[in-house]
Amino acid sequence: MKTDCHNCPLRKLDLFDPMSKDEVHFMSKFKTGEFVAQPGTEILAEGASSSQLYTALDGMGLRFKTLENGSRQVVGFILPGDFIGLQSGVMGEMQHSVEATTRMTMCVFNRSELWDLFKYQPRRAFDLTHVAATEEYLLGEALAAVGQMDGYAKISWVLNRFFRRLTALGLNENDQVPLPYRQQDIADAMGLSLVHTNKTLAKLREDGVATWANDTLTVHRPKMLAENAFERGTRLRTRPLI
Amino acid sequence: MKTDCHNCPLRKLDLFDPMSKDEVHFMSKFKTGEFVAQPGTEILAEGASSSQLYTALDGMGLRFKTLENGSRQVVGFILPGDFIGLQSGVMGEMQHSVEATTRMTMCVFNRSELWDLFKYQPRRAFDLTHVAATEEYLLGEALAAVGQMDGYAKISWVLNRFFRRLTALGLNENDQVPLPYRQQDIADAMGLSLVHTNKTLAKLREDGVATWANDTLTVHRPKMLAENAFERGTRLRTRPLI
DNA sequence: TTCCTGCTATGTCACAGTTAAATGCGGACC
DNA sequence: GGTCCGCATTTAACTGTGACATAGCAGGAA
Repeated sequence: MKTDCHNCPLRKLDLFDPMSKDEVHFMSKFKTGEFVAQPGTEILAEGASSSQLYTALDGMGLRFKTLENGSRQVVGFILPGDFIGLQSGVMGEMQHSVEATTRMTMCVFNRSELWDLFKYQPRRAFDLTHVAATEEYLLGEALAAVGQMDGYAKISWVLNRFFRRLTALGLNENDQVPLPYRQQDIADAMGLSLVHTNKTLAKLREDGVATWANDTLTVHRPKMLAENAFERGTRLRTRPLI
Repeated sequence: MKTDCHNCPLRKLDLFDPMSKDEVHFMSKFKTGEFVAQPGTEILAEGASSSQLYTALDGMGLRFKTLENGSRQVVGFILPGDFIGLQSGVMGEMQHSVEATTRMTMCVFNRSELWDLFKYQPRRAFDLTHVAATEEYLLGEALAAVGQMDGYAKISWVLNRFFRRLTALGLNENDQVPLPYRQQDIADAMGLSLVHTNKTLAKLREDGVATWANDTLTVHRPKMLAENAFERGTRLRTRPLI
């Protein structure tokens, strides 16, 4: 049951830049298939080279690095529309692992055809560079949060980030968004211990700012959450969809 | 005193991927000038759009973000060969500020000609995406260090990272490399306080692993420093020069 | 129905790291 | 030569966070 690029549900969202007919046509040829990954599936492995690149169509996942001391740093959360495997595509080797958290459906592209994209579709190549720069920006934001905030601000920051991203994906119903991750995932993203993350989430709940339970994040006070996280403005920037 | 691309001193280094005659020729046309920045100069500002992009030819600088609470997160250290302003070039707006730490000489490119590079030089466009992916990788590494290491490992990690990068740039003389940054810069990169950074540097000196004084980093025990930082392998990957 | 596993929740204590303040030193400027 | 500034260093007091232990709950498997 392949999702036709011409009928891609993500393209309808304001979050993603519009695509020309020519670009859509090229992408429908560039796309070689769909891949459905079950929860826990390792989609890409750190240090490995992959012949496939992906766009997440549905479902959620994680990007993480494993340190030599065994600890895990989550370097990103994959949501619909995210591109997966760029590092393998241009550097030849993934610098982080990717794992499905829920059942995920992904559009599949062959790495061997990436060069054709650069040769024949400079606008798409430019968009790919834009996606890479966006990833860099998101990592910079995360580094700033992890490096300069205390636990309460960190948890506020990550929940606020999820809330905004999931809202922009049209997944917000009455200030509730799906959040199927574990507390350990958030802890490993923010550089906190599991216990401290749990206690901080309890504090946010007790303060009436946000509640995370049963794979659902409910934000009672969006402005307060954003302020706790030292977030300027509310607007997420649009970005290209690959 | 313009540096001719055909005689670029950086191109001689093994750290950078070779360039074809056609690529060098294109770059010498793409380059519009040289810019010399004095220490303290703000080269690019967070939130601003710039009409220029740069490659650092000589000298060192910083990339940083400022949080609403006034704290500063250093998100990168600029060394010769680093590309500056990619986010402005593809996203339209810088997500971090760039400041010169020493006197810096930079090759200047016009952002308006970036599109030509994508249209007429797909190999260079591919290299630019590679550079973006490399920045993403470096930020992921930094996030892992800041998020998962204690103070001693963090300082070891950043000094080891400098030692390797500066050695690859041919700046290592008897296990000594120039390091003209302040302790506050390192503290803001690793998410530590200035006092704790100072104490940790003292501990490394006392352990006979590394000494940083008079803008010079001396690594007495490179393997020990790398082990403290949980760094696998010794080899830095080559990358394209823009 | 029972047992096991994974995840969430809570309490207590120790300490790595922060904050505030003071001192020393070297270089630039008058 | 004296003064001022920026940076490095040190000390003391404090606290946010980690480590450890324990308990509860829900869902899946036997």
